[in-house]
Amino acid sequence: MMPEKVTIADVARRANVSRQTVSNVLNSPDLVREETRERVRQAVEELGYRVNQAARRMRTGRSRLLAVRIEQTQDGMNVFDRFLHGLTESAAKAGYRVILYSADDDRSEIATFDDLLGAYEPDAFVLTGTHYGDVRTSWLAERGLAFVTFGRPWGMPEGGDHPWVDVDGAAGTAAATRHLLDAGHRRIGFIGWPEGSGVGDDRRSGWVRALGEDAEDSEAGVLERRTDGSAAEGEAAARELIAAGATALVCVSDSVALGAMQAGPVPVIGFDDTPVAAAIGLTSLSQPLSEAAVRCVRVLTRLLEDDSPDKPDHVLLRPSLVIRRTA
Amino acid sequence: MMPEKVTIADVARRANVSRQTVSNVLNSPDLVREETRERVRQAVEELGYRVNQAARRMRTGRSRLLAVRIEQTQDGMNVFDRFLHGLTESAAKAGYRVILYSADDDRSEIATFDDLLGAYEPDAFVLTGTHYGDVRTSWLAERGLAFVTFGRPWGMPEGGDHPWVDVDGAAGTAAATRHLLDAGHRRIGFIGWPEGSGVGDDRRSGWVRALGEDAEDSEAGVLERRTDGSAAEGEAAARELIAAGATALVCVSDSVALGAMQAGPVPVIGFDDTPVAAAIGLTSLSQPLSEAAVRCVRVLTRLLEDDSPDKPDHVLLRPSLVIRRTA
DNA sequence: TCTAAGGGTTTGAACGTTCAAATAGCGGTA
DNA sequence: TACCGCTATTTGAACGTTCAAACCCTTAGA
Repeated sequence: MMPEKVTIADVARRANVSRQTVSNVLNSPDLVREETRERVRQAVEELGYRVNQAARRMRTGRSRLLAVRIEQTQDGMNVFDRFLHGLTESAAKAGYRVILYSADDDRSEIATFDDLLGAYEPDAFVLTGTHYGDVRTSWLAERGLAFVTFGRPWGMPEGGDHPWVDVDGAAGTAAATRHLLDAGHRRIGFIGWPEGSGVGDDRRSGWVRALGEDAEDSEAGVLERRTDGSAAEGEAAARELIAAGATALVCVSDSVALGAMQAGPVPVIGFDDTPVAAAIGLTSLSQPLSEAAVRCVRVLTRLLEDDSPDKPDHVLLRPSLVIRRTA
Repeated sequence: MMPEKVTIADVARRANVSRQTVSNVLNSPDLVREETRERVRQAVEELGYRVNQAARRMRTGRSRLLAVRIEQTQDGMNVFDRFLHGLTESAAKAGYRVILYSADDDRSEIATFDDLLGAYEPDAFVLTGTHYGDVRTSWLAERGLAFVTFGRPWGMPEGGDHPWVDVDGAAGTAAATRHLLDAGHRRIGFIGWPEGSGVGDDRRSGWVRALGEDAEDSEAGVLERRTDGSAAEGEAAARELIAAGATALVCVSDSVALGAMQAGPVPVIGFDDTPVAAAIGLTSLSQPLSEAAVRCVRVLTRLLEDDSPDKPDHVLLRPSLVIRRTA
């Protein structure tokens, strides 16, 4: 049986009304008399009618598509695919679909924005991996396009204010550090990323803050190493810190933490709760990714469907500590 | 600066030709005289024209979208996200975009097919995770819809023949087994999945085959355990096999292999080369996922653009052994 | 000279939807 | 009776593209 195309005209004929009335039942039900509405609904049901998004888009300029960049996985220890899964699901619930694109850097991503807008007119973009001097957000904002970032706008000047959803990295590392303090540790090291990474600096700040709470140890600054994020550098950094007297380590990522674990039997806490952490029993901070995805969609629907708010939405979620073997 | 909409009519005006000629330059360049073609191309360039896919789709019924289901990640030790990344890239090269959906089981996936076809009319579907009695493929085939599966049609009856791309699991485990034989092992165990999983049985068969090549050991069948795929059962199975005299283990997945590693210091080889394997130094079989993605797209473009072949394409790729610490 | 053929280009219509404006029906008021 | 105002519904047009058919021009053959 070939898939028969059911159009709004077919439904109209069946329900003995005009095309427009059917359209109204679907889009502005309150314009239609109760009885008619029911009749139309039944016809829709019986014929299995589904709105043709291409035709709708032609008329309204709305595609019901959200464009998302699929991230390059280097070591696979990232968090993006779980976020994407959540996004697909919550978008679907709100009547949107996710369309993917890939790009190597900001510039080529912007070129892709242009491409996509010409060809598919996504209603909004979801950006991940925000960073200092992010030109993507300004490009979109200048053109008045709808978007939300999963990640704060790090170091944005005045006016660079846009909707975002993020996870409070500092709260996470602070919780991790307190967990170690509670276990009696007093010399807790931190292995981070190079300065200038918004996410990395944020995570570091939680460790600093938590140590500050504890009066006994204020020489914190020295028990710290920066790495490129690889397990190899993580291990080297961990050895140095242990030699310097650290009895426990908080790490900026699971990848680094994995390296640190090789340095010796000190408690280690990672960040992101990747599958690797689960597999090797690494205590880690878990980002509420489904929740983040839900919030991203909510921010966007508010932007697209309700009258746009005068202040952009900002959502900051807290990660949770998943305690395993290593701490 | 607001994004100006450039239509085919704008280009036509600029190049002093009709709409249709512009359309021909884009779609059937050989119909247009060299000189005119060049003039049109320049106008396209200058105005930054991009075809409006919604309008095109209205007329032709072609959306240039490929629909893919985003897989539920249980333990995150899967292979799908890398495949998806490759698919997004090679689809883009061929002028297609990937649209995502999610579904909990075959039935709800079929309902989603219907939904998507009504609303977005994807030109084709890419299915993953084929299995015995897969009703999705027959649903699509009955309706004459274009699709390719990443995974063979396990145990399909006559007529159930469709295009597919897959990785030769048996060749992989055979290579792994030979690698262990070459290292001098004679009692090589296999930890698998329950019987009836197409993929699992295939991977097992490679181990059987490779052992058969070696005349010395034909009591192979006993050095074998089936598990639910968890690391916990993997560890238990490994202990039993080691107790039974196995000196090396081939595993159906990295997850199981991870468990097996905990059972003792015998060589272990996993399957899929997940980030976890890389992180813990597990020797594993790597699927050529980008290549698989490229081939999926190629199969589909042939199906959609060239006159459809009378025989469906079948592509079987070989995994490669990534040797690390554990074997 | 007339007709045929064919390459290159243009014209009108159509895809399925929704916007904007028009129309019908009906009760109430002047 | 005539008119107004309101609600419920219908009609025509338009979104941007491509298909199908028509048209124009040149060249070739009868």
